[in-house]
Amino acid sequence: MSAPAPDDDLGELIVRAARSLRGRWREALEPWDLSPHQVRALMVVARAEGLRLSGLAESLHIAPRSATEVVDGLAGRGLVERVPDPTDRRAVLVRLTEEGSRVLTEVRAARAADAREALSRLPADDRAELARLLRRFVDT
Amino acid sequence: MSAPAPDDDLGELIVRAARSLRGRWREALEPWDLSPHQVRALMVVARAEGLRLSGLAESLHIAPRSATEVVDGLAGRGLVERVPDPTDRRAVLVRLTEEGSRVLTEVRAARAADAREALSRLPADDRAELARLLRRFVDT
DNA sequence: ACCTCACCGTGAGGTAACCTCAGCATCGTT
DNA sequence: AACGATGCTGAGGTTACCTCACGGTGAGGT
Repeated sequence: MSAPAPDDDLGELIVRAARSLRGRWREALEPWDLSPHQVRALMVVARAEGLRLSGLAESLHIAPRSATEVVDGLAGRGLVERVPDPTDRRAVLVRLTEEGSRVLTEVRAARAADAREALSRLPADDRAELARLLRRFVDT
Repeated sequence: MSAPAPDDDLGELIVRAARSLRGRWREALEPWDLSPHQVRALMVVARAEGLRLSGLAESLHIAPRSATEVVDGLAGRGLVERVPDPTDRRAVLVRLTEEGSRVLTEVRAARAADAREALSRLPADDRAELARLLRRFVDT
């Protein structure tokens, strides 16, 4: 209730920093009317052209059924399209449309600019050190 | 589309580290059948004994109406109780019950132990450095 | 004393993003 | 040919939010 344990604090700090970034990101995304999760989905689809719904579900850590809905949402906006898998008639592949590809590029740029602005409070060498430490933590 | 900008990466790293911690925390919380958000609410109530519902809503960044539901959930488990505000008959104060206080203590201990374990991959001086950098970022 | 305006918590009803379960078409293997 | 396994989706449920409207109360005129 009084003296905060340092390690206790570190976990809290990480979560708080992330929350701040997420909030900013959500705002930066408003012009496109996309949720962070939808953008994540777009990025997954972009990275692996010709992805199955089940693969998308796995990448997003959601149930296969829920991937159907995510794709419905993105397809409704014309950002992705379903194409039949030529190797398996049960399966459906998800692909970025031209529009989706364009939007994703814009969003990526906006996101990078926003992160750069948010993190510019720290001097460059502090940023580098922070990245080094976090990478060591995450990559284990 | 090829070389990832380092700053771009840093934002991503922070979010990923937080996600990892949140996941662990959620698991560590299972024995009590409480969501992270509920624990956050308990902590807010504990910090300010005799908090109004509207105050809780503000602290949790949710609509006042939603605070009613959060309190309903916690009160249903016997962790908090509603008492009339002696200074304003419109208002209702939320207080920890004895049980709530006990559970919160346990959860805090579990959370600290878990964070300690998760972060033990990093040597102590790296942790200190990380905390220093993050604090500088967050406290701005 | 009364009126008005602001504020408190909550009932009613809605939404978004998940989930499980069942069903149908298809695949791979026996 | 027959079988269980796999891939997607319809149906329906849960959770955690939201807005809107309402009745009770407090505070400041007049």
